[in-house]
Amino acid sequence: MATIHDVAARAGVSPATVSRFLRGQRVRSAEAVQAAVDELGFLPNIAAQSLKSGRTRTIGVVVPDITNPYFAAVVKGMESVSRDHGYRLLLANSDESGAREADLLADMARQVDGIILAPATEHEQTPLQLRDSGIPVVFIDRDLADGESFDAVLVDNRAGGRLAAEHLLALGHTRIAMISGGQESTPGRYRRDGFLEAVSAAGVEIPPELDLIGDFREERAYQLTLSLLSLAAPPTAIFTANNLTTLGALKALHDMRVDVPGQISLIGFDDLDTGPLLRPPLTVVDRPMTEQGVLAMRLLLHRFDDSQTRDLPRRIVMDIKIVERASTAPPGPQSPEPHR
Amino acid sequence: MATIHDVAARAGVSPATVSRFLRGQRVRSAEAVQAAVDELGFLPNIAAQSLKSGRTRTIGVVVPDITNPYFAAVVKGMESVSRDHGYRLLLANSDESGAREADLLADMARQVDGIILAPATEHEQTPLQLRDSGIPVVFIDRDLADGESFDAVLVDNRAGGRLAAEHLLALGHTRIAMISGGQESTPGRYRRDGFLEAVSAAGVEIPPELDLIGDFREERAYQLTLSLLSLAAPPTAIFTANNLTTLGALKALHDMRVDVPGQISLIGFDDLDTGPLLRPPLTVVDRPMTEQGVLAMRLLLHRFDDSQTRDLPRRIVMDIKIVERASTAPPGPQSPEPHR
DNA sequence: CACATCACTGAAATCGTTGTCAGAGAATGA
DNA sequence: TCATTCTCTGACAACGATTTCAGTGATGTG
Repeated sequence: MATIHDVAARAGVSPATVSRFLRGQRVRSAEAVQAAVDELGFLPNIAAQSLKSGRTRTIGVVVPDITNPYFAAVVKGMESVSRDHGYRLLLANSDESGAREADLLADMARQVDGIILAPATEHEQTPLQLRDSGIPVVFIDRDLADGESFDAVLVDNRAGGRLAAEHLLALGHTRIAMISGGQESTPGRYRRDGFLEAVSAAGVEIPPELDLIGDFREERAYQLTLSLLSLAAPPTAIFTANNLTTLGALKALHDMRVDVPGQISLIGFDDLDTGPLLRPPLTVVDRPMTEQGVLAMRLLLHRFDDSQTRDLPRRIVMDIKIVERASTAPPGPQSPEPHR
Repeated sequence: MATIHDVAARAGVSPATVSRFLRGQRVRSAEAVQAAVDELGFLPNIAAQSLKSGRTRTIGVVVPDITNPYFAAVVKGMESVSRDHGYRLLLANSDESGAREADLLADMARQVDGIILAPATEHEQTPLQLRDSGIPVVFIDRDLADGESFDAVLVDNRAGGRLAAEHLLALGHTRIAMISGGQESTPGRYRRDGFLEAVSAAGVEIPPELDLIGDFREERAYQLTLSLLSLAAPPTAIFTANNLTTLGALKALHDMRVDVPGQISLIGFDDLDTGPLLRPPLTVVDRPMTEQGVLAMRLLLHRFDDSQTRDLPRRIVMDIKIVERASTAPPGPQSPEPHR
């Protein structure tokens, strides 16, 4: 509760001198001031500092869901670099809702120096307003439809979708299902686009009943997988658009006692900590996680002090690769029995 | 960038009137003010509000590691409640380091209204100082050695340890290993205490080479499990102290091609999203996660407005239970071959 | 010795908001 | 009609820090 005035009084100097001492300037009464600070346990009032300086040393982070291991890892990466630079993290979940996200951003606008955002949909208006009002915004994982003018750390989702498709095609699958994420987000759309591209390039056709649109969540993927199994002619392979979707699909396959990959192969997008320990060990399209957070935070911090590059957006696209484990195999002789 | 003065000027009233309007008081020029607010896109400067009011409407949350699914779920629960009450979340990871935690708390002290903390060790001083300086602190998951005077949301870790031990004993195991967490934290200590209590109550002895102290992290658990397997007489069952530890142990068992539960049974503490999908599906001691976060946040918010109960600490101890899946079984005839 | 230079200092203004206070009109009652 | 309430108003002073500005005294130079 001690203020800079209390410290000044105790040290017998003016508040201005204490302030100067605290920010490292040379001061005649250094020892006395230091002593007063220690004795009173003085800590500066951040609100007052922010008000005066116009900088909060706080970064706003908005992700769809912190319990998604991908975003947890990303946030961890961000925090490790932000702390080293004296910045704090204000965290919020958008729950994949554009409306909630808009609220969050509006709320953050006046209390953070910059924002890192995984936009819920690719048609958000708020980031544009934010940038217009002078708050740097960096996208992570997801982009706006016309986001090329923003800083961003992304992966080539289209290539990821292609990779998954080519892997399954190479194994000999032709009846392949995909459970996509929401098509209003760039990863949802591009992963599907890449997948469909590669498949049709190979002359394979995906009928509508195998081209399912989910929402990146486990529950919906579970239901959609069930619907796939109830088909007269179920697929011999499934590609799921993210880690949660993969889990939902795998749970449904387990519950229905489908042998993976004997009856159906499964390839997911995004690895899991437990990926190698699952039944079966998962084949996935993998990408850096923590490192994406690190890079996004660096990008943002650059914006703060680097006035040269102020105008050119920096867009980092990270490498993506396939981790082959045991959930994919050539299509087996016995296709799964349809359930009603 | 618009301030309350700009709004006032545009609406032809004084800043005081705008302020009153914004906080819901009746004002003659309501429509004009509202119009000015809309046209200028006015958002209040939080720093100025905090400075004046002394309240930041921000909650500090310090957890050891947000990538631990348990803490991710807890934080999610907290956020859902805090947002409904207009509070924001400042998040930081202590990385299980008491020193780092102290830094974080000192930094937060002047910029949050309250703190929710999973203390890295049970001997922290900082929470006491914080409370003395008037900042409410709620513990989650972990406690201080003498923390009875703090609000807290906990589980009965001792009972959890006992439950695990009794489960293994009932299956007929007598050569049981435990991989504990750090003994400087209450969960680390109590889970082990409960385990040892139950085991010795059954007349079974745990030799030192089976009573291993880890650090709640995956890597260390992996190493300790390997050391267990290299014993002349390896255990027939292992109890691991948290989710990460369980993963480490399971990875080691897989890598060494040990059949679970054929050769060694494994029971963990804390469930995982992927628990049912693992090889084998994990038997675990389970407890509420998101709900603990919800309750902790409610406790903290109570402290803010509920002046009656200001003095009585509220301590919530949540139920804990065993989820039996397939990673535990009676000890088999073939004990694992020792590795060098 | 006079004067310029230097290193440091405190008073005061400021950031944007809220709360206090005295006062201005309008509404009520006698 | 006048007095009394009542509701709403703007001026102004905070909140706690930083920064500018005009010193002040000590040191260096001719």
